[in-house]
Amino acid sequence: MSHRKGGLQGERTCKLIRRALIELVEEKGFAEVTVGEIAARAPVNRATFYRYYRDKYALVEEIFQDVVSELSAGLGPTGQVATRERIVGWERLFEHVGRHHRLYAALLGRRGDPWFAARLRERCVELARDRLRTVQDAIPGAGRDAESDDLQLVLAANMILGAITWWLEHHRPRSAHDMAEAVVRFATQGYFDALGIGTAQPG
Amino acid sequence: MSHRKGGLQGERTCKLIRRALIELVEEKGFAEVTVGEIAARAPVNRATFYRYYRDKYALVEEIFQDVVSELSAGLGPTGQVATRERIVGWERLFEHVGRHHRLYAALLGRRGDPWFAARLRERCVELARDRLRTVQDAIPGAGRDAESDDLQLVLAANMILGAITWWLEHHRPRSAHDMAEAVVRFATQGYFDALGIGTAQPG
Amino acid sequence: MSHRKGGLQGERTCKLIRRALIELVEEKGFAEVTVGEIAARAPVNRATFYRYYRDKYALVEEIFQDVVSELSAGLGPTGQVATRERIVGWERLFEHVGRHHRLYAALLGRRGDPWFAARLRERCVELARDRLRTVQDAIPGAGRDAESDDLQLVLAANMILGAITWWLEHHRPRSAHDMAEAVVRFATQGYFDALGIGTAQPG
Amino acid sequence: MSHRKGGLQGERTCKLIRRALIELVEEKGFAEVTVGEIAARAPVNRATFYRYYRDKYALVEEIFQDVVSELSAGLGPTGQVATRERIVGWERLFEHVGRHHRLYAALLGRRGDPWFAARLRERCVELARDRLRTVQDAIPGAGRDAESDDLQLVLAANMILGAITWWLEHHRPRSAHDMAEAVVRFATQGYFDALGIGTAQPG
DNA sequence: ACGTAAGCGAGACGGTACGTCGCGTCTTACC
DNA sequence: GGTAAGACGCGACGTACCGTCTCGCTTACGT
Repeated sequence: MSHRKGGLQGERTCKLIRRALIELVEEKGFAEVTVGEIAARAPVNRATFYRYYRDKYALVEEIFQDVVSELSAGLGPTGQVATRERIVGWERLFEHVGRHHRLYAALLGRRGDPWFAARLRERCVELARDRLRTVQDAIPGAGRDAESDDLQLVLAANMILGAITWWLEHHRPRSAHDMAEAVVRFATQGYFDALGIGTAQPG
Repeated sequence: MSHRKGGLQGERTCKLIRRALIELVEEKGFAEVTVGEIAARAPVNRATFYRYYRDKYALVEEIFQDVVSELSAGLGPTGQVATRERIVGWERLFEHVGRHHRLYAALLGRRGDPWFAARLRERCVELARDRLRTVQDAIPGAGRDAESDDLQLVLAANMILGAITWWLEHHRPRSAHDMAEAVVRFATQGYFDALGIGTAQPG
Repeated sequence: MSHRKGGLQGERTCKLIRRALIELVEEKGFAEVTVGEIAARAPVNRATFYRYYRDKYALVEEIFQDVVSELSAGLGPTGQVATRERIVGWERLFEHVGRHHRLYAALLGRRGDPWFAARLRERCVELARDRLRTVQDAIPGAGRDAESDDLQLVLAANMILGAITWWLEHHRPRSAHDMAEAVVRFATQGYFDALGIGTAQPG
Repeated sequence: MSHRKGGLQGERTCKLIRRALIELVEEKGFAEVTVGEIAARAPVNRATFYRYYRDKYALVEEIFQDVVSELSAGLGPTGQVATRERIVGWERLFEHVGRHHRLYAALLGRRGDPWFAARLRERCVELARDRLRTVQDAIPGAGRDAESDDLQLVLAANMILGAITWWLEHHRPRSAHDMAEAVVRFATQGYFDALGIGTAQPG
């Protein structure tokens, strides 16, 4: 992504390679894809692949970075007014995922790469942390417990990842807006209230 | 898992192999472990490994099954009284994970196997579904929406998995009881209340 | 064939094993036969095979010895009157081979074992040497050149082996008597006379 | 033998491999030679061996083809004048074998490959058939019996093979010319005359 | 515009791991 | 004592990818 911008040809080759990877990951899962297959699909010589990427992980990393950049850009600045009702941020997230649904499905599914999921999770935690900080800064008196905060952020991030995964595995049966709502409901009211059995109690 | 119970020696060999895998997974992650290494570590001939397991996945599958069986047994019958305060079930879960923390850490970490995480997640969903059903059955009038329920269960399961992962990655800085409390708090009060900023609002 | 004569059972087992080998050699050639297959075909446990034979070579060796013993017995004492016309000895050889044609075909064919062919060739040379010595002893004045004799014996033995092989590979299109005649003709008159082109000359 | 002529390196590698095989076959016999050993001796990676040859048989086949080509070329056109005295053809054969004596000894000996011997025998039969045909064509009146001819050719070929084998196993105690003479004597005068005991008679 | 450096295909190569097969030895239990 | 059952170490097999490398061709860039 750096040394190769010089030539048009290199640009083209990288695009071919990336497209090939995505196709193949969709077809058989990241783990099963080999460099040889990517090259054959591109179609490009196997040695050419290695000219641009150290291995298939470097390639997926690049794709991931691009996608995350797009996501970050799409979410806009974090320090916005945040209200319980404003689920716009999450809605945008789901829209973004929906736009790249084949890629996300391939990479997050059970044939996906754990490493990719971890990266995405981290990214979600970061995003959530930014937003939380904004909120916390607005409440001067709030005590902070970094570790505790961290745990809750991780829980939230995992929940959101779970929502995305579920959504993709079920072929997006609901709108991005509905998903965002569901997530927010879970986050604000808790699980049982979200299920409408507020009087019940967990075992 | 079945055909080998005959011989005592076979039993012993399997144990050696399983121990070897766990050690190696802890050291370098599942993906990096090689059948040859497992055999060398056991110590057992590589061919002997193949006498009992088709590949390293079959081996980890067996280990997983055993662990899950132990977990299920440990959780006891599901149809128990469930109160918002009763977090015993989840506490037991964390205790179980803590008991096998090296294995879980190895298999759930980012060097772990996605497939293992998926299996465990499914298992959590099933457990949660059982419990939910018990609760719902106790509330005759409650309307049910299978899909919606499913989503919420998946969210909860992901949250719990996230808690476990976080706990293990940070070398279990809190007690199983505390973790269970944190999880339950998140599930019952939602994310913001759990953070003690009930008045704040998600972006 | 020595330590096992004790039990009837052992006798029986050896017979089964030998029969199995012969069948298999006929079906797929000696080289392709494995101990496991022999055992399975017998049917006998593989370990039992090893109780009696060190490997498949030891087994075929035993079979070979038996066959050669029968052959030697069939040929009778060597010091008989020998005339150019008396081809009875060679006829008996072909009859013997014909009687065991499946075994010989299996072991001498191109899927046979080189080692077996070599053994048989040696045996032929020995037989021929015996006969030659008898003849030579009857001619007191004949000069001897051991090396030269040896070469001619080997040539003769190879020729005979070739005749046997040809006969078997073509499914014995002629009688043993005809074969013996052909061999003797070649041996006594030479190749060109045998072909009826005595005036022609080799290139 | 065809697809690799492109690269110079490939050429070189094949040469190394072939040399290695020949060395090893001389040392321990074809059957005992392992692909791994060939590779180690070349020296070349085992995988590289498989790049060029399916297995050790394919390799020896190629070597054999080359040697036979050289032999055929060396023998020159077949339709030459052939006299009883002209043993030049056979002399050339022995010279050729002598030139490659280590290879032939390795492949024809009792540790050699039966398949190789069979191939060589066939080749000899073909060569002999060509020559015979030339001779027969020169004698219009000669009756022909294809089967009978075939048998005699096979006998001659086996005899020659036997001569070659004997020669090699005894480390070529005589000149190629002497060997050719011995063979021709056997072929033209028959076994007993060749032994100088024309009055004696076979049993 | 055109020579030159790049991008690229082709493919050889060493290397690691795979999963399979067959060997010959051994122990255990049965009859 | 002979046998079945089968575990075990061993070593070779042929295959699949890996990441590196060299070699020419061609092509599109820079001056």
